[in-house]
Amino acid sequence: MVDAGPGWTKERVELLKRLWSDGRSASQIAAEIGGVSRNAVIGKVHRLGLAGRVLKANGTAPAGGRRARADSDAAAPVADAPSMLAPPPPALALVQPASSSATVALPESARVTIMELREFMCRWPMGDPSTPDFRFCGDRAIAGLPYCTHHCRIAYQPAAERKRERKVVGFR
DNA sequence: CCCTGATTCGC
DNA sequence: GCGAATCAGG
Repeated sequence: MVDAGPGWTKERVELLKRLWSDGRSASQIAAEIGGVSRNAVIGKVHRLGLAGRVLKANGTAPAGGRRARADSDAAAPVADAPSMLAPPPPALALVQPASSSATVALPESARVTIMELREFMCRWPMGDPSTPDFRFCGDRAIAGLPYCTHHCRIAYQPAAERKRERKVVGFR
């Protein structure tokens, strides 16, 4: 694996198809295939006609891309799509029983206070919100999502997997 | 800040 | 056909 074979061989194309239909992001696929950029993956996906995974029912994204210098572009008004794909509410149980663990020196890691929290930081709550030692994860959040990869896995478990076995979700 | 896919166009 | 550049958006 990890061959640097240039060009889209059948193997690479099939791998691309499999990963794409599997829901992997373009950058992940690019990293996995190796030797190609994220844009290369996206471009290939489009040429293969696999695009439109999350395409709105109507006109594609009016995203300009690299528009012509001064090309007469007829910007067609696009009706905004209804809010679909609502992520399952993580049901944040902020009230965590203090239990007996009064210790918890809060090592550090990358925890931040609400003041230090930025848009790209993981907002996973840690600790008791009613105490001063309450922090957020603060790790780099996935684009467009409120949590880092680790906590996204916990918060957005696939329905099947969640049904099969509920993992113990504890704030630490 | 980081990421996502979509699009265009020079090669 | 390929993919960097660029875009719009989360």
